[in-house]
Amino acid sequence: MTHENRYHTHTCGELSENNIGQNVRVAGWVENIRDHGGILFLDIRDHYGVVQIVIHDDRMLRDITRQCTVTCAGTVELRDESTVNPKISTGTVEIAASELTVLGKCKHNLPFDVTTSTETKGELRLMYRYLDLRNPKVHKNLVLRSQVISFLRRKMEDMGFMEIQTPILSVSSPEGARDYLIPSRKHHGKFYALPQAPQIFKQLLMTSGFDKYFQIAPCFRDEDARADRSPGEFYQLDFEMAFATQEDVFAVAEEVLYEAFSKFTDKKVSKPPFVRIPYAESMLKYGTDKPDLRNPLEIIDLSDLFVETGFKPFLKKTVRAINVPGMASQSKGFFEKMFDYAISIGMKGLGYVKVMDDMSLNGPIDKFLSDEQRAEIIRRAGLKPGDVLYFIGDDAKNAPRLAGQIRMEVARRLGLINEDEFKLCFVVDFPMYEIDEETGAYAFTHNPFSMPQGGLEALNTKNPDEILAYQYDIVCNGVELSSGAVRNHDTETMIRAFEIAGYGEEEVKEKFGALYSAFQYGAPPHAGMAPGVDRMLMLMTGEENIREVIAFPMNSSAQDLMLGSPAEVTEQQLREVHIRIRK
RNA sequence: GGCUCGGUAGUUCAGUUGGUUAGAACGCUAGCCUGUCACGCUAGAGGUCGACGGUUCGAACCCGUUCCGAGUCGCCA
Repeated sequence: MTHENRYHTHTCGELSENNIGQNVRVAGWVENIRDHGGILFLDIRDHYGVVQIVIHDDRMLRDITRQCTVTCAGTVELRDESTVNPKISTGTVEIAASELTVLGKCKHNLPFDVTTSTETKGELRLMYRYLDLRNPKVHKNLVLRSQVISFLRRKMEDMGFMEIQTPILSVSSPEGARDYLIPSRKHHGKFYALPQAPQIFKQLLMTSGFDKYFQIAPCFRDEDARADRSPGEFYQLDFEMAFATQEDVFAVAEEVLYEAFSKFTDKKVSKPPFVRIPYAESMLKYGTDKPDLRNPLEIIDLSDLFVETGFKPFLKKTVRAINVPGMASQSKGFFEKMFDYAISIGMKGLGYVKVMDDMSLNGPIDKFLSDEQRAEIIRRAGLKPGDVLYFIGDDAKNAPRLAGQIRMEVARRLGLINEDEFKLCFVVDFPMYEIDEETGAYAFTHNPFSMPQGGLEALNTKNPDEILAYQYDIVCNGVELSSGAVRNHDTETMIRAFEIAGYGEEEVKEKFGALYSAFQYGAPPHAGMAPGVDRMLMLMTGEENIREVIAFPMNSSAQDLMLGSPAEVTEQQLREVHIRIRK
């Protein structure tokens, strides 16, 4: 497969015992030099692998430094059994060098050691990302990325989807994340915006009769980064289907994701159909809308038992509890560490009771419980001797979240989470509206284009906070891979849905004109989702930071440290786009 | 924007209650070494302790301000 030329006849990774006796030439980077005096070894690495070069004349080493590029000619020889290196694929052979030439010199003082670059400060790695990417592990992540994207594309095509490119220079949308804006030269004072997602375009494509659309789509959002959220830009496997239901979308997601995770990892993957968990149930049982189902612990609600209580912190609060089976035997230090964690996430304390052999309860909370409460708690939590029940009391907004964090922390500390599997689920039935804390008005919880369950009738008859949407997320091991929805394709329902959120008909026409207009000319019911490609790769590689699966990521302040973006531009450029910078 | 943690040699880190000349490992330079693969051995170079100000006889260490980084909350329909 190697194109033979003056630099190489073989790649470093492909040499094996089949090449013994052949005169070959390889090219690559000098990864390591081991000089024993009289005999020297070089490790040469290219994209495909690494091979050992043996040299007996140290004059050949002139100008050779680590990380310079070389071409090396020599004879492939079998290694003595005692000198085989099982760690590398070419470990049974080596090249006895007859000629060694530097192709690209390398300064002696590298900013960091390439072979251990992943342990270097992120800032420095990003500044010299081209060096960091030489690290085999980092390199491998990008190879996997390429393979996964290729697989996703083929798989979607096999399932009858077609890829269509949608514009990158688009228009600012009033809802959702902050937009990246691009000033227009020809239109004074006007701006393009980079798409947060191809949402509107894909819905218009459905209206145009393209039955199944997909795109490995770049998305741009000017929001702050997280370990699992790339600042600025990221990629989604965006897809949409016409005349389709929620279950049709799920079937596609299940097939693609199950196959992708199975093909590219050795871990156990949830078999379709993935569990469907209603949003309300997820918030109660797992304390989050992105549950990690590898964690066997579940949260229960005990609020009704603390409507009247002598324990002031729980009085009339939302009280959640987690039964941790068999935890009573843990050391005092363990409980203290859990307490410290609780404080670190903003809790005032962390109450618990241990279940004794006679089923009496022992712990700080116990003395505030009546016999009836005790019996009811034992029943609801299914307590057995040796169990520990943690209590989390806070306001209705924070209690579920805090309980969710305690649930994960205690499971991590006890090693209850099986790292060798991918547990996927759909979280369904998201509420359509929530009350905005600042304004007190109803606002869309998620996506204003989702179809409310029950349609127009529900909008007209139900209390807005009781209305659910055909809105769903797909979650893997506690990571939100994607959200999606059955879209609202009916203009009458759309107007009413926006009306509840405080938008007039004219406003909808103005802000979502194309969609509103298109839906007046025969729109198909349609639905879709858009799993995040970067997050998928993060899960597959087991990386804890999304940058590890992106070739040239920005830092957490959305800067490219290597090229120096964002950057100032010339006065001339600014004038052309009619912008003046206020000093 | 809030909170938490961090910034000491090229890199990763240690640095006692504030006390002599700020250390280690890796890397680098020089020398030795014929089978290593994290080679080994000897020697050497390499530091504005993020910056500024303060307290003190004396500050890497204490205090204040500020810059930078990571994580997190807000935010991400």
